[in-house]
Parts: sequence; C-alpha cells; structure tokens
Amino acid sequence: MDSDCNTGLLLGLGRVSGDDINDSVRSGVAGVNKKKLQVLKFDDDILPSLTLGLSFVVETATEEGCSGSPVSSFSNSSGFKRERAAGEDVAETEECMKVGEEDEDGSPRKKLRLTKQQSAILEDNFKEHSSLSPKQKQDLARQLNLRPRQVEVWFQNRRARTKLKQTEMDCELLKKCCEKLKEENTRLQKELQEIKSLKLTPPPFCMQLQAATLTVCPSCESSICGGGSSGGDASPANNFSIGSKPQFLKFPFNHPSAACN
DNA sequence: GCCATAGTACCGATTACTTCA
DNA sequence: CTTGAAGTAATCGGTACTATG
Repeated sequence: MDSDCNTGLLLGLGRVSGDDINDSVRSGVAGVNKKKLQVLKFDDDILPSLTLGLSFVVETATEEGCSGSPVSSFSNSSGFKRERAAGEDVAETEECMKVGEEDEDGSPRKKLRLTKQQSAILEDNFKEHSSLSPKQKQDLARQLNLRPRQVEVWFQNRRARTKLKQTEMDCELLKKCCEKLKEENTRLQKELQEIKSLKLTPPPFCMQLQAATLTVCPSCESSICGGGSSGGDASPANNFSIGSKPQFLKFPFNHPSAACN
C-alpha cells in the first residue's frame, strides 16, 4: 500500500508541497493511478528548484539550522534513537530534519514526533476551533515551523481522536443505561409474578368485599375485573385480565423507571 | 440551466513508527 | 534484551462540495 522502496529517479520542479497538492499526489512517485493529478502550486515559502537525482538521498540539517527553533524531529528505524526524558524535549536537540523537507526518497517513511511545545500550541488552537481555514493553517504552520499539510493532518487526527473518545463515552453511557434497564426489567418481572400469585390465591372473604367496591381502574377509568361497562368501550382490550398482555403504560408503577438517570 | 471535469477539504480505515511497561 | 500494547503521524481511498468551461 505504501510507496516505500522507491529508489527511482526524481525529476521535478520545485519542492512538492504535500499540503497544496494534497492527497492526490501524496503517494508521489509511486502513485500513478491516483484519481486526480493536480496542478502544482507553490507556497510563498517554497522556492522552485530543479531536482534530478537518486531519490534516496537524505539530507540532514546542519546543527546551526536546528538550534533554538521548535523543530520536530524525524527518525527512522536505522537512525537516531530518541528518548523522551521527563520534561525534556529531546526531540528538539537531536536529529533535526529541516521541516518542509520532503522525504522523497524511497526509504521507509519517517515519523515526525511533535515537540511538546508544538503539541501544546496545536492543542490550544484546536480548543478554539476544531478545523482550520487555509490562512490559519498557513499561519500555524509558519509559527510551528511545520508544513501546512502536517498541521492539517494533525487536526484531522485530532478530530478523529475526539470523535473516538466521544463514541467511547456514549458507548459507556449506553451500557450503563442498558444495565439499569435490565435491572428494572428483572424487578418488574418479579413484581408481576408476585401480583399474579396474589391473584391466583383466592382472597379471604373480607378482601372479596373490598375488591367488589374497586371496579374502576384509576388510571384509565375503565372498569376492570369484569365489572359492568360504564357506557364506554366494552372491548376486551379495556379489560384487565391475568391472561392478557400487561398494560404497562396504564399500570400505576410504584417505582418510576430509574434507568437512564 | 445542465453537464463534465478539476480542485479542494474532509473523513474513516489503515499503516508504520515510537515509546513504555 | 525482547515483546506487546498504546499512542499517534502519515497514508490511502473515498465522498462531497465548489468553481469553471
């Protein structure tokens, strides 16, 4: 999938800006069957230059070039080991590839590690607005000494992370909600069983007398227990019986649903 | 106005790499 | 020292939208 192991010749005009030519050309040399080939544009800060040479030549910046700027570092498997000591930005001091320098060689892609300073600034900007206008992107890239494309990618990944986190939180919430509903369901089933067993055991005579007086369901105001129709709909649906489907909506719950609170 | 095409931005999925336990 | 998991920069393929001829 990746365009690694490209050791071809490169003949190009100017530096290819990964951002401006966008994703269509991003796989560069190997990407022949890209859906679109785009017209190259040049940033203000990109100097046109002709390049002709083997593509795996790696340039490293001089020490003077690295010093003092919040430049991120690239590293590859063969290259400089970085260790992140607590509170220390080793990345700034070690291998310092000029940012904006295209990794046009065919070597395995090098992974940038943003410095804490850069991450903090990006984070601050993300808090303000989760997406960037082209101008903001350019400015931020200039400020951080990164390519606009890198800023863009960072924001994309950051949005993805935010979304993933949100999804996870929603998922947790739904799980809890589900658990509560299950509990409530169990409780209601139990309650129903109790009611059924009470109904099945013949009540004492005094209770029968009381029941005879209670012929109207307080919630739906229709007669229950086979009592006389009160002039309204006498359909079976309005009659409460053990065998019929429980009418939860009209049943006066003692305990309101506690789920999803 | 409709259509085809190019350019661009964004997204989801994935890869590749780093760091750390 | 090795290894697996987690984090994340970068890539890829796709969609949607806009501008232009």
